[in-house]
Amino acid sequence: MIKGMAYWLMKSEPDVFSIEHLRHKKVAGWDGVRNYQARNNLRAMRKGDFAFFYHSSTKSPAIAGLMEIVREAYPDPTAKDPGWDQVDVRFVKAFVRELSLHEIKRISALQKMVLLNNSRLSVQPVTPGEWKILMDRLDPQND
DNA sequence: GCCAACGTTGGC
DNA sequence: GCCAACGTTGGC
Repeated sequence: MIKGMAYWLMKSEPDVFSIEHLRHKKVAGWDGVRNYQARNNLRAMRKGDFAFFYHSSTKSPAIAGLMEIVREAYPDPTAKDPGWDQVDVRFVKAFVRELSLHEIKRISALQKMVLLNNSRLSVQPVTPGEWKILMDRLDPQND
């Protein structure tokens, strides 16, 4: 892990925009965020940071993929009012086996994850320790 | 589809 | 500045 790098988790309903959509687009603007806390997290992202792509509001919500921040916050063109930003993300991979919310809840070292304690926040930080535990499960060959 | 949790709005 | 009403998110 590179020192100073930050890690994130970003939610999207797969019916609207999924990891497979991102695979095909390769790079996409992460638009539509209309929550101040989520927006502030977007603004804290730096080029080169990594983020999990989380599928929300589905039968089995889960971490589905990995992406990289390739452009830092800039105005969201889909926002009617000023003050809302987006970042650009690049597809890195879709995990062969997703890690479901149900499984995450059963990992004792992850009980403090924002995901488990502020379930409505759509853009959230992941600590380096949490990131490693998750990556070890999601991508055991790599890393 | 339901509803708990949370965020926002607006009257006072 | 409080808080009731309302809207949204997201797990189930």
